[in-house]
Amino acid sequence: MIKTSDEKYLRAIYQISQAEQGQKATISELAYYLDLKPPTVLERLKILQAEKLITYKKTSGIHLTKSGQKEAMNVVRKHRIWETFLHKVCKFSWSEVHELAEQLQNVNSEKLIDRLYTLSGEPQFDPHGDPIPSKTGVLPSSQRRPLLNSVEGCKCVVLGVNEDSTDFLNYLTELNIGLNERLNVEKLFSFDGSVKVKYKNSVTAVLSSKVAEKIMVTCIKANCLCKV
Amino acid sequence: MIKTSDEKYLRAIYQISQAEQGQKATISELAYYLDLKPPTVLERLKILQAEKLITYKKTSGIHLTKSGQKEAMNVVRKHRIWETFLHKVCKFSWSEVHELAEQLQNVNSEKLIDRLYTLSGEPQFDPHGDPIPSKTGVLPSSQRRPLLNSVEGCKCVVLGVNEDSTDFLNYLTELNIGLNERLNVEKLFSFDGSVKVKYKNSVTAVLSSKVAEKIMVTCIKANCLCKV
DNA sequence: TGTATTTATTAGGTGAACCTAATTTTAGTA
DNA sequence: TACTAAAATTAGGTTCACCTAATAAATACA
Ligand SMILES: [Mn+2]
Ligand SMILES: [Mn+2]
Ligand SMILES: [Mn+2]
Ligand SMILES: [Mn+2]
Repeated sequence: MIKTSDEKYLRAIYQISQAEQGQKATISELAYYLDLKPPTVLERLKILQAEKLITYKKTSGIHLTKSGQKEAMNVVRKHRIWETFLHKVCKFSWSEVHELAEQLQNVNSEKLIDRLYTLSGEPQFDPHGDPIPSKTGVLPSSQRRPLLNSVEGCKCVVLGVNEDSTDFLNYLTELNIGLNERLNVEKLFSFDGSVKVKYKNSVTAVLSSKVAEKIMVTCIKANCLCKV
Repeated sequence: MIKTSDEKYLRAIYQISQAEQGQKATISELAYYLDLKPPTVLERLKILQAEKLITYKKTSGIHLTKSGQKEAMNVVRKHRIWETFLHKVCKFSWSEVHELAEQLQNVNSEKLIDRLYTLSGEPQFDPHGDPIPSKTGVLPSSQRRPLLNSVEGCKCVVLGVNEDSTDFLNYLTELNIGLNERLNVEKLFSFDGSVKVKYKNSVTAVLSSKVAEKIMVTCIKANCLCKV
């Protein structure tokens, strides 16, 4: 039986592996992500390994096994469905849902998750644009890239964000940028990578590269020259 | 700051004190209720006492302080609102909601509770007929007594149950007895206290005293002779 | 290639929440 | 009242999830 706190680790490992496509997840990253110290994490990894949920070698890093992957997708599913429910049904803002979902995601009832999903209208993406896995762990796919990779003149639409911290999301909300917002990339400042965008017809904002990196978009025009 | 597990204790103490009006709550009862051993409970009571949430002396038993009472009512509120939400909005049966609510009640967000309550239609009573405290800890009152105290010929209506175990509730569901069911008390068997009732026009059932004791009703006719 | 820095690992705790077994206190009853 | 049964308490664990400090290994880079 998977414990609540196994789930925290598995989701964290999944998120980290996702974030840095292909590269290996390390103990210190995991410790940082979970707000724990490396020895604590190492200790726990040994247990997860004994439970055959992950493999770990200092050389190759941390990897989810088949069953670890399955469990991870399940927690991700729960987390994203809670976020969706909180946003769509309970009318919480997209910056409030993550923290609450962290508390709620470890409740154990598949039936409950199913009902919440139905009540939310069964969307494919959560309030941050992240894909909601199916029960079998399959993710709906969507073509997306960081706003940072745009070329000048590109017209794109916001599909999601790569971070769900309250601060970051509140910042975007302040700027009036949300999911499905159309952005015109007016100028790229190569010296610091910041990006000037225009949206809602007349509003403009200069976004730092740190921010532009975390806003995921897709080009509207075909044959756009942006890097994918 | 009140911890999750403080809340478990406070709710348990509240429930026990309620159940046995006036009588003192003891360590062994609490241990039994929480499925713990007496030394564990004693140890914890000392902490709760240091936090000024309860008073405890072996002579006078366990009592909630003012602030303990306040916290207890708050957990009770959370628990009952979750039960109500699960039943009314998520369509869980009254026998399923208690266990789930136990997991959910320790999520910390007053705002969430408020929204759930709104979504549920702000009823005064939960799916077991238990009163939902207001934010200030005030309980809506209702006149009720155990079915067991009926006199023969009494017509009464079910307002609630005194136990929320799955088994008990499933048993009632099996008999087709739910909240607001009208019961005609046809016969009392004094040798074992069981009660024969007729309802839904033609259905009859003989309920053991143990069951009749836990079904809370109110008489329909004025001047009924039933004990209150 | 050698040294400095970062990362991982080991060793040895702590505190919380539980437990059992033994003892003492209290309460119920012959 | 004296004895017995039940309840409370004390003493002394165990396990779990965390920690710090010290050491070893890996990596970066001059
Ligand atoms: Mn999230
Ligand atoms: Mn999300
Ligand atoms: Mn309940
Ligand atoms: Mn209830």
